[in-house]
Amino acid sequence: MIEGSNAATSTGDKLLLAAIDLMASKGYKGVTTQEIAAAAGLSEKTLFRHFGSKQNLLETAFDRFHYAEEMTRLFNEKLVWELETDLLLISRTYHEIMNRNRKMIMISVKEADHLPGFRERTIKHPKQFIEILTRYFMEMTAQGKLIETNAQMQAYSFISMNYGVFLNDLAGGEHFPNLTVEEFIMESVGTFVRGLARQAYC
Amino acid sequence: MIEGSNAATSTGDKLLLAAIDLMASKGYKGVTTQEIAAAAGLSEKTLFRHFGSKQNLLETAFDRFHYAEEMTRLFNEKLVWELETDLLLISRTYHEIMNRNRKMIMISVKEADHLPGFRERTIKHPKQFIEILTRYFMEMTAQGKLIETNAQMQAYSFISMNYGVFLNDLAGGEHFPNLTVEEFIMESVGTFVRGLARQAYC
DNA sequence: ATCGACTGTCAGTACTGACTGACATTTAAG
DNA sequence: CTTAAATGTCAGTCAGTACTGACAGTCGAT
Repeated sequence: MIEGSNAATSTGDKLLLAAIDLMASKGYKGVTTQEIAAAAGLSEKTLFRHFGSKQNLLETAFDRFHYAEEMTRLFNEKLVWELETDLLLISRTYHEIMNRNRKMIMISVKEADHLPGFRERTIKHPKQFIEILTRYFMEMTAQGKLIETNAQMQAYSFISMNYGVFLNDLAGGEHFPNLTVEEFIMESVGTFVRGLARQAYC
Repeated sequence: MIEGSNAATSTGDKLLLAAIDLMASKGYKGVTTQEIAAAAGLSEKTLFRHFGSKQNLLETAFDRFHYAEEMTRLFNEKLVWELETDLLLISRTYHEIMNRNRKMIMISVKEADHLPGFRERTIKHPKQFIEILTRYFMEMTAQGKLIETNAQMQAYSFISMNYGVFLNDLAGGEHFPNLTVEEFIMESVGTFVRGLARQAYC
C-alpha cells in the first residue's frame, strides 16, 4: 500500500503530527526520535524508515502541514468597504488562520535556525495581511471614508496588535484570564474605527 | 580576588554574557559549554569551576541580568494626564525596557520549559504595564477625558500592539524595512488618542 | 622569592541520542 | 496458504556533550 492512500491516519502522518506536537512544545533539540515514535504509537525504526533523518522529518512536517496560500482572493470578495465590518472580518480571519497553524508557528519561533527559508515562509501570511490591509486603507481613504494617515503604518499597527494578542494566547493563555480574544477584537476594532474613520461617533 | 570586585568585566560576567548571547540565538540545547567558554575567551573548565553546571549558568544569568522592577514609581511621577503625551511616554518606555532585555526575552520565549517560574518573571513587566495603563485609563475616564470603554481591554490592546511590534523587530527586523519603531509609535498613539479621547480632532 | 587565587591543558568518564543491520512478526492481497 | 510490504525488536555503532581530576602555568600582593 502506497503512502497516504489510507483512509485513517497513515503511519507517516501519525509521525508527522506527533513530531509537530512535540517540537512545538519542547523544541527540535528538546525532543528525541524515540519520544516522537512513542507518541505516534510506532517504533523508532519505522520513523527512520519513513523519513531517513530527524531533520527530514521536520522539513516534511513543515511542507506538509503549513497553511496554504488561498487567502488573498477570499478577501477581495468578502470586503464590503465599511470600516467596522471589514476590520472585524480581517481580525477574525487572522486569528482563525493563526490558530489553525499555531503549532507550526511555535516551532518556527523556536527553531529559526534549523531550516533556511523556514521563517520566511512562516511570516508570509502576516506580511500578506499587512499588504492587503494597506491597500484597503488607501482605497478607503481615496473614497473619503478614512482620514489621511500613513496607511502602511496603520496596517502594521493593527496586525501587530493582533499578533501580540495571538502570541499571548499561545504561550500560556492563562496569564491573562478574563480577557477573551473575541472581546479584544470588538474593543480594538472599535478604537481603530473611531481613530481612523471620517466623522464617526462624535 | 573576590568575584565581582573587578573594574573591567569579571570572568564570571564574561561567561554569563556569552551564555546569554548564544542561548538567545541558538537556544539552551543548541549551544555547548565549550562554545560559551570559547566565546567568553575562557576555558570550559573555568566555566564549570564558576557555575558547576550548565543549568546553573542559565539560572545565574537570568537572576543577574533580568531587568529590575523599579518601574511603577517612575510612572506615577511622570504622567501628566494628557492622553497623547502619556501614551507616547508609555510606548517609548515599554520599547526601551524590552530592548534593553531583548536577549533574556528571546531566551525565555525559546526555553519556557527549562526553568520553573522563568516565564512568569519575564512576563511580569508586560503585566505591570497593563495594570498601570488600565488604572490610568480608568482615572482618565473618571476625569471625563476619555470616552467610556473597557479600560483593561484597551490597555491590553495597546500593550499587545507594542509587544507585537517589538517581537517583529527582534526576530528579524529586516522583514519590514521602511517601518521604524518611532514612526510606528507616533502613528499608533495618534490612532488610540482619536479612538479614546473625548471630543478630539473632529 | 613565594604564596595563593585563578586559569589553562589534557585526558578521560558517563551518558545520551541519532541512526543502522539482522531477523522476527504482522497484515492484507492474491 | 503464500507472498510481499510494512512494522517491531534488539543489539549495537558512533559522535557529541556535560562534567571531572590531576597537573601546570600565570600573576599580583606581601
